[in-house]
Amino acid sequence: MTNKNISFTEENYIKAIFHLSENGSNEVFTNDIADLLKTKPASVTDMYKKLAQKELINHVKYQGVTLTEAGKKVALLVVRKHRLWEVFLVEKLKFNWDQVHEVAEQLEHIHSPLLIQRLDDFLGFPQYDPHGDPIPDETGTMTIASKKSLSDALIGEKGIVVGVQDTNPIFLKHLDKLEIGLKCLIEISDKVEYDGSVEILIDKKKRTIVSQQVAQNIFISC
Amino acid sequence: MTNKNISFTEENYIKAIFHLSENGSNEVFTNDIADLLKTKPASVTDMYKKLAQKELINHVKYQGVTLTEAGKKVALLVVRKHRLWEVFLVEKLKFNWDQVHEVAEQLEHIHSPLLIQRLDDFLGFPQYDPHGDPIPDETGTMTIASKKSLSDALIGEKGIVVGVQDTNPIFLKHLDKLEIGLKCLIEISDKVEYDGSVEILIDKKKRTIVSQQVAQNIFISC
DNA sequence: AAATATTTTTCGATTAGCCTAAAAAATGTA
DNA sequence: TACATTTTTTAGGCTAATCGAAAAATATTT
Repeated sequence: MTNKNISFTEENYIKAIFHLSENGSNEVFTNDIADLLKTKPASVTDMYKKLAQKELINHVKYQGVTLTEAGKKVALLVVRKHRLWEVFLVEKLKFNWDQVHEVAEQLEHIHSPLLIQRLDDFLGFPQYDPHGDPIPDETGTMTIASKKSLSDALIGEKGIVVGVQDTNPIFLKHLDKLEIGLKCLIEISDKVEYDGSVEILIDKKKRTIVSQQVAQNIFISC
Repeated sequence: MTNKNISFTEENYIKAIFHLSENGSNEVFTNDIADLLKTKPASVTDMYKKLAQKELINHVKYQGVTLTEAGKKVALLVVRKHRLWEVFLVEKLKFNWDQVHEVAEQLEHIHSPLLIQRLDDFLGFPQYDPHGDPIPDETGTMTIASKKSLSDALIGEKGIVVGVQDTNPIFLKHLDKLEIGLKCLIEISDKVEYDGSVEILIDKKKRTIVSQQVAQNIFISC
């Protein structure tokens, strides 16, 4: 029986390791965690001891860490909660997709299996959050849609916007201004070789040009 | 300008003082707070220093504490959040009224003015929570309905159930079994002098007897 | 009024989480 | 291989919140 009492802070470390390891597959290094959590490497090493002792991570000194199966379970539950709350905030409380992250960061730490089960039901068992990221189900399974970056699409291709890579509010507000959102139909009408920018037709109506940086951060179905 | 960064724990102390002082009117004593928060008097005294320094309470050594105006504001916001979440859990997520308290204790500490404003809107600006307790509005104002304990009603009187005094899950589950809930119409058909128990007719359909202890904890409109 | 009991406060100590500075290990380069 | 750089860990200290034990103030009883 592994320890069930996981603190707010411990959950944040587990979640950071999960994301940095691309869903728990690779090992993760101290400085990267410190950067992501805006803390110092020494604090990260301190936390390693606690998490390793609770058997949530494997830690080999000077070699980085990986999540144990128990650790992955914890991470997937936090991700599930975070993304369900994001759906709630956008669908029910009419938040914009650039406003949800900060609040979901708090809501994801509420402990109540009943709450999450009922919330999932209330929202109609959504598969994706407002940024197009998949929501793990109760068993931790995620349905990952096949997608590609807009910058990798060829001239003439069409696709539905299924997600974004960057969830920075500044980027998301920019997309709002361009009237690009989830489920938009996008057709690539031209690509500018010079700077990698892409000319697109949004929902068969609006024609615009997006920079390579923007195109790279938009995912369309394929 | 008073300090705006109030911790989870500080909020709980403020809320406890608020409730023990009957909405901030009386002074409150160390042992009572310790009992309510299941902590020790020494810890309470420690917290006094922090809260007094932040000008949220007035503390006279050995004489108990009272909330300052700033302290009352903090308390009313926490109470507002707690009760709005309770409405959400019962109305939207189909929680029973005995299941909401524990989860609302966590949700009440989420910091986001937008979230609360939108939640209030989403719920249709409710005035009372699922136990009949009034929800403070954004300014901290509560609409208090006139009510009396069922044990104080006379034979032949009728009233709508508008609240409960005790919110202990065991009591609330008992009421569920008796089919007594908010908005039920109750008529007092008889009172037993011997033990203070009350015979009632619920919604003109079900006749039953409740003990004095139960009757005391049910409020009806008057 | 004095003795006793209760309540509250003070005094170290402890734990979680974080920090800086310094040491140790790993990595890169000459 | 040896030197320099980077990364990680250790060591010691800090703050918030907690506690038990002892001291101080208040309240109650005789």
